[in-house]
Amino acid sequence: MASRAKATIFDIAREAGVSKSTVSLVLQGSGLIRPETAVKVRKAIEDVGYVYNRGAANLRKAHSNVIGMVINDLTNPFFAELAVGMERVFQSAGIVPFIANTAENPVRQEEVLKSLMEQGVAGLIVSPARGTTPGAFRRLEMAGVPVVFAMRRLPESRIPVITPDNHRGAYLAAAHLIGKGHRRLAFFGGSADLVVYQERLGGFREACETLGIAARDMTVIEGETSRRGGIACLDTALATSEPPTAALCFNDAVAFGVMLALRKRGLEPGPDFAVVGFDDVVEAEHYMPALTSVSVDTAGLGERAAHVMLKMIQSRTTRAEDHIGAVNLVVRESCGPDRRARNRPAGMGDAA
Amino acid sequence: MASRAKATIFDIAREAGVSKSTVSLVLQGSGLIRPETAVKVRKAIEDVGYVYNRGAANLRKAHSNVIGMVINDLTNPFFAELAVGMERVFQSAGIVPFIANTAENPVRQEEVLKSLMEQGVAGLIVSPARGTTPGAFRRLEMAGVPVVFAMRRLPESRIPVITPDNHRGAYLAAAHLIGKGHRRLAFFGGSADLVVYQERLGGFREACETLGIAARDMTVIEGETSRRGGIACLDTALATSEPPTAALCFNDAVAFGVMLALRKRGLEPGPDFAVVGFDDVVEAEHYMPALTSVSVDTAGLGERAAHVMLKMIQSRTTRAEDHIGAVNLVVRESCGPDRRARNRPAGMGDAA
DNA sequence: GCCTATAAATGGAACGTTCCAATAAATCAA
DNA sequence: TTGATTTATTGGAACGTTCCATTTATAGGC
Repeated sequence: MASRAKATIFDIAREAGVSKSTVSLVLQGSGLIRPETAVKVRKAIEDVGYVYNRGAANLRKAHSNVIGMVINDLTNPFFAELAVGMERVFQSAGIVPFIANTAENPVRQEEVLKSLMEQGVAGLIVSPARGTTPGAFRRLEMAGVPVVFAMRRLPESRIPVITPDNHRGAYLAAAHLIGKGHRRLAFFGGSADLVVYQERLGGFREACETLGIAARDMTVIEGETSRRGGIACLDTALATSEPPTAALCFNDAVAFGVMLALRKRGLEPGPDFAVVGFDDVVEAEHYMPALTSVSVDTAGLGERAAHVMLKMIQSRTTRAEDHIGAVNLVVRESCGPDRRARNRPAGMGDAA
Repeated sequence: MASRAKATIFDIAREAGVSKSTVSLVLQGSGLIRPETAVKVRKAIEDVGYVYNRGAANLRKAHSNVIGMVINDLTNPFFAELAVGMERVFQSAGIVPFIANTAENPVRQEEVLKSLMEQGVAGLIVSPARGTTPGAFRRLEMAGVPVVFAMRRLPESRIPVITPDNHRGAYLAAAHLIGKGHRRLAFFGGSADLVVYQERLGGFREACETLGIAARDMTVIEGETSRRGGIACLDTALATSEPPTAALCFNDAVAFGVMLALRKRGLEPGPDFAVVGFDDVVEAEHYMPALTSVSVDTAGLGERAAHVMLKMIQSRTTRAEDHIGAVNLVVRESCGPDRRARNRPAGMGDAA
């Protein structure tokens, strides 16, 4: 039954003995056509193996139903989860979103955005790649395509953002560490060109300052946001004269790396060195020891972003309010018992 | 400069003082137009903020450059890696593939495939969802759209497949276990409705038979292909009267679950119970203990699939040869020392 | 100068839909 | 019956490209 050339509504019309307009109406589920006619047409559609041509339709409709999700790193389970959250709401709205990966590469991102625009997307949810230039989204804005940023924001952009409360999350985590009796704290991983980094580091700093940790007792080491980066951070931190006894990591991947590096040195994550992660990916719970981490409800943020996008499309606007998602610290085993209750010698300077 | 209605080649033509045809030629990089004219046109394109309308173009060209990748579970890092491999080759071919997730749901898969067809994809690389019905790809075949299956195959389909050598991988793993002195072996996780499962189990069985393990010493327990499934498998296996001492797991996620469950019971993965995974995801190396696993070169298979797809599109065929990727067993720590030399202390393990 | 050959630019007809305005058919009020 | 009203159906003109067949401009040969 594989016809040579693809079937069009004209073929269906001929087959069913009606006009192309009638077929079009049936396709759109219009209530104007007589039920028997609709049945006849639908049968013809089935018979000729018709495939709807959305491109042709969009030519007239000027309103496509394609939504793009631009993700900066698909291999990071964190972003995969974000994507899944978004998908859930789009699915229930009958929309199939297309995911494109930029692999944290601004040039690739440019290509991806261009391609999606050419495809005539109705809207875009983007987790911008690191090093995105300020002008990267100008074309989108000019074209009036609604855009939402998820998880990351750009310095001076007016595009709505859905992000967790990074500042507060970092604050909570640092406060937890200090409460456990740690006095020399580190912040591991990430780099200053990310706004997220500044927010998290800001929360860390504020906790240290308000809870009486001197600036010289804070170690901040930038690094890759991966296991490898975590390993490197720990190594350089422990090489200093007065090494920290605890670290807040930029994300869970870094934290896993730190724990790995500790083990390699015969140190036990928790009792010997406390580590806290950020994002609370699913593995955090299953790690040995289980990772204490700042939970950000990734999938929930994804859903939120999708809802905002849907609303923007519906009200044909390009503006929307930012949304800062709640966070909370999930305490597990990677910070060990309270430091003061430990009879380990090694003369650590316990201030109080 | 945000014009109300989107600019078309007519607007550019007016702006540049040429005809629409000339603009079209410039857009396609034709060598027929005078360089100065091309420059003039390109400037106009920039000025009016023009966005190419690929839908309209495809209406005439009948050959889109959209390729879809349909993935059954994006949150599984294994499939994410597969996607990344494919992307690498598409990127260097200058095309942006769109990823769609089916979340292992055949109904969703149907929607996704329909949507991609309507979008006029040039080709599709699919890792079919579990429980896909035989007819699910009939429409695609009728429409003559090239399709390649990656990692999974459908029972009686004639669609080309790119997959690792599951049988051999499982054989190698089981042989390794037997070589370590194990005599009661288990196969954990997966379910019989997946062809992959049958292949892997087949390899396992063959190794056992040729290397002298009796059928009654083989325990086969189906289960979810996740950490949770692994936990369940181990629990039911250890509840039998003569429990196995080693297990080949359907994939790494199951293996992680098994190791977790062992730890919960105070057993040490390796010395107390040997476990081998399948797929060799990146985490396998970083686990404690590091997981012995069958490496399948996921990204490489993705690249392969992409190449095959490109070739199919180019030669406008819907047929291609299957490709069975090489596998190899990466021996790490999760099988412990040889079983026969057992009273050695567990050196590399962590503090119990 | 004229004719031919080549180079550069152009108008028009398609591509497969939607949607408006118009028609045809059926129903109803008088 | 007639006209008005409602219900179903239909033709035609868009939508923004590509590509073929032409036209126009430029150059070359004699």
